Amino acid sequence: MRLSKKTDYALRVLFTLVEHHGRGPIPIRELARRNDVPKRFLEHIMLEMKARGWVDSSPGKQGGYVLAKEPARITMGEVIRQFDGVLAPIGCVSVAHYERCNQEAVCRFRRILLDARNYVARLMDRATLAMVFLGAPVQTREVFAQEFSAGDGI
Amino acid sequence: MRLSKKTDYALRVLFTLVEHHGRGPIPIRELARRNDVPKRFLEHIMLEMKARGWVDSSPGKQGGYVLAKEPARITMGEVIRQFDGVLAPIGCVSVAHYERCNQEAVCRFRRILLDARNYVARLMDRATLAMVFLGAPVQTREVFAQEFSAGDGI
DNA sequence: TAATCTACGACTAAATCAATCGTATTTCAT
DNA sequence: ATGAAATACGATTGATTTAGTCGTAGATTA
Ligand code: SF4
Ligand code: SF4
Repeated sequence: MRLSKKTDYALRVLFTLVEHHGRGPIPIRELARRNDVPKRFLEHIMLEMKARGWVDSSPGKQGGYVLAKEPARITMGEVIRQFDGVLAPIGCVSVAHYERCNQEAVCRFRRILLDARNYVARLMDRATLAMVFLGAPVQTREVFAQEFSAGDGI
Repeated sequence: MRLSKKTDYALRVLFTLVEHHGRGPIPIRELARRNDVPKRFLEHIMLEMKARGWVDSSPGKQGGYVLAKEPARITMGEVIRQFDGVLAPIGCVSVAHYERCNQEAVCRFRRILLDARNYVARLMDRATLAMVFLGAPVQTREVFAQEFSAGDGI
């Protein structure tokens, strides 16, 4: 789950938009400056986010981008999957992009990778922009332990 | 923490060597066949593992590779770091390869990535080949919760 | 002494990443 | 009206990484 620059940039900008939520559009120029993102690169990122319905745009003077969904209804998991494609450390433990491996039956360490993927996926899928913005705890590990033993094992 | 093929291949082979520990060398040809790894590619991987002191080799007939350390003294974390370089999802939360980001002071989501890196790093650094081979539980989440609150926070 | 191994550097093809550029189009303040 | 300011979007690129292959040299032993 190595984060690409694109994902990092997208998240930076999203949180800027969350902070400014309800107070009108911000132009790319400003988003790029405040988050230290190359402006021309950011254009593509914003286009992709618009296509996903996370942001909306208005052209012309006074134009720019606004958040199009409630911050509580966008998760970091969605953002990472959008830009990096896959969240799991390897195809054989991915849910969204599962790839069969013919060693699965005899593989000794797949369960460890699955554990990692489960923790990270749960964390990211629970991390809504709203909660993360507020600094709220996203996942208590006790809750995770309980759910885990309830079974999504190997 | 996307696993490269190289790392995956290395782990497959290591567990084969663990299984065969103490019963003489296995030639690359056999390691490659049993684990479905391209043989010529595996040569480089074995060289690197030999340099790290994880395996030892003997040439000639009856030659091949053996494990050079106790399975309890090699962790998956070491293997991943060796071949993928870094375990953390992004430079700003890496311990072994920290990269400063000038947004750190204002970044809203770094703490989430740090949480992910902490869980995965602990998991992998505890996952010795011996324990993983035996199927033993590597990290109870309760223990993790306790340690976490003891503080390696943001 | 020949068969069977490892050792190791050189090379490559393809994919991915991180952008940059040119240009078209829309909007609105004046 | 008009022009400044904004988004829209495809084309292109340069660097890096990935996932290998190939040729050959050298060691070991049945
Ligand atoms: S070897 Fe194990 S971990 Fe690697 S891809 Fe196959 S099943 Fe998954
Ligand atoms: S923006 Fe936040 S998460 Fe991304 S690199 Fe900077 S500090 Fe780390």
